[in-house]
Amino acid sequence: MSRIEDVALAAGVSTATVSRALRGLPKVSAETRQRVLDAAAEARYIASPTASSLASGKTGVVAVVVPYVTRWYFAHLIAGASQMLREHGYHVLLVDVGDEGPGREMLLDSRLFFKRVDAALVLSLRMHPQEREMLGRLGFPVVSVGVPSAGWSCVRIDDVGAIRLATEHLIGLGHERIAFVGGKPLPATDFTTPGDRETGFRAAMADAGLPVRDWQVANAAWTPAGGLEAGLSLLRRRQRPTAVVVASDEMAIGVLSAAREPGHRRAR
Amino acid sequence: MSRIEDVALAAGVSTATVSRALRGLPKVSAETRQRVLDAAAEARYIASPTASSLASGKTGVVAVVVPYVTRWYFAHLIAGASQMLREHGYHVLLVDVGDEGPGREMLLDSRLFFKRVDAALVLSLRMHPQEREMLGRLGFPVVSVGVPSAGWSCVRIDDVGAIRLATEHLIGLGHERIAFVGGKPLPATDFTTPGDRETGFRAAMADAGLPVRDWQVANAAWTPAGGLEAGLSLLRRRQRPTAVVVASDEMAIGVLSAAREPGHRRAR
DNA sequence: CTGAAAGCGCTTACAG
DNA sequence: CTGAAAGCGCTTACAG
Repeated sequence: MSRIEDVALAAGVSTATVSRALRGLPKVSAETRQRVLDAAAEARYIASPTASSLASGKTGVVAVVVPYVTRWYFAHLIAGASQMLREHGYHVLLVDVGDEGPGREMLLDSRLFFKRVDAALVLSLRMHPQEREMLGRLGFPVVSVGVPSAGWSCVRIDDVGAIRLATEHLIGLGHERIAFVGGKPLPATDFTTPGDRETGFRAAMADAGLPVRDWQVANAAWTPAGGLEAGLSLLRRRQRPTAVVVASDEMAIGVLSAAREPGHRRAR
Repeated sequence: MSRIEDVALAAGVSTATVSRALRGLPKVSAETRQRVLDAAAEARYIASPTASSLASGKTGVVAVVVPYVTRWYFAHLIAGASQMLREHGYHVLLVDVGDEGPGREMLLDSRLFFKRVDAALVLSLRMHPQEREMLGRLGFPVVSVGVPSAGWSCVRIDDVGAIRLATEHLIGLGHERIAFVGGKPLPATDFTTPGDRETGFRAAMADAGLPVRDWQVANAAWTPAGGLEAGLSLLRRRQRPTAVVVASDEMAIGVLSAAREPGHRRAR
C-alpha cells in the first residue's frame, strides 16, 4: 500500500498538506484539496490507523464491554451500539467478560484498553471497585448502560416507573389479580434493576388498593428458562392471575412459552 | 503513563533491552530481565499498542465479521471466538455487517481492516466477489466458518453427512414417516448449507428405501419463527410424521415450540 | 494557505 | 548478551 509521502509527491505538496486535505481540515485551498484527493484515490491510499493513532492519540475505536454476548438483551445492545458507532466512523472492540458463574471469568485489565480505545461503553456490568478505578485512570470517557456509576454518564430507564406504568395499564383494564414475575439478576450484571422493578409493581398495586399475596410475586432466574418455570407455576394454581407483569423481556419470553404449553384449561 | 524510556532509565539498560526483556525474547540475561521486569512493574508500564504496532506491523487484533450479532448461532460463534482469542492474547474487532434485508446493509470496506488487524474470521457470510478480492489483497490470513471459499481456510461440518446421520438414527429407531424441516438461507449468509442438509436427508431416506412425499419436506425461513410455522403445519396434518429432522438449531427451537402449542392431539 | 521538522513510542536489524 | 540508531507512517505546532 502507498504511504502519505507517495500521495504528497504525486500531488506536489507536503505530507502535512495531504494530511489536512484528506481529513477535511480547513485552511486548504479548494484546488489543492482536489489535487490531493485525486492523487490519493489514484494511489488507493489509506492512512495507516496505527501511525495516525500514535501521532494523534486518537484510535477511532470504542470498547463495548459486556457480561454476555449470547443473551438476547446484550446481543441487541451490541448490535445497536455497533451500528451507531459505525455510522459515526468508529470501530468496535468487543470485550466479552464472559461470566456464567458466580465469579467473573475475566477481570478487566487495563491493557485491554490502554491506548487502544477512545472510549468505553459498559453494558449492565457489575464491576469490582478496582476495575472502576482502573477504567477511570485510563482517562477516556466511559458510559454505562443500565447501571448508574458515580462519575460516569449512564443510559437507563426509570425501572420503578416503567413497571409501575405497565402495572397501572393492567389495573386500568380492570385486572385485580395480577402476578409479577421478577427475579434474581444475572451474576455479573447490575443488581438494582430487579429490585426496582418489583418496587414499581408493588407501588402500583398499593396505590390501587390491591393486595399482593406472596404467590403473586415470583422470584425467578432472569432468563427465558426462569420465566418459563415461574409461568408454569402460576398456571398450575387453582386460582390463576388474570394478568402477569414480567420484569424483563427475556423472562417474558419464558412466561409466554409457559402460556403456550399444552394442558392448561383456559384462564378465567 | 510511563514510556519505555522511563523503564530503561530505571533499570539502567537501553530501550531495546527493555523491549526484549518484556516480550520474553531470548538473549537477555536472567538478571537483566529481572531488573527490567521490576522496573516495569514499579512504573506500572504498559507498552503503547499503537506504537508497537507501528514498529512491528502486528496489531494483536483479529476481526470477527458477522452477518448478524443477535441471532443465536452467531452470538454463540462470537462468544466462542472471543473467548479463544482472548486466551491467546488477541483482541476482537467486531464487524457487524448487519443484514436484515435482501441487500446487505454494509459493504465490507478495506479501511475497516487495513493495518488494524492481523487476521479476520468470517462467519457464514456470503461475500461479493470484490469483497473477497479486497480481503485477499489486504495480505492477512482469513478463515471462514461455514462457507468454503477458495484460497481461505474454512471450518465447517459435513452438512450432508450430519443430516444423513441424524436421519439414519431415526430410521434405526424404526421411524419411517420422517419429515424434514429445511429452508431458505438468511439473506447475507452462506447458501450451500440448506441445500446440502436436505440432500443428506433425502440420501438417508433413499438408502433405507423410504419414500419422501412433498409434504414431508418443509421449506421454511431459517429462523425459530420459520421452524414454528413449519412445525405447526406438520402438526395440523391428519397423518403426522412420527419424527422430524430439522436442518438447524434455530429452526429446531421453533419446531419444539410448535410441539408445545396447545390444541394438538397426541401424535401416534 | 503551505511546508520543514519534531515527535508520537515502540521494534528491529546491525554491530559489537 | 546489549546498545545506538534507523525506521514504522502519520499529525501537529510553529513559521512564514
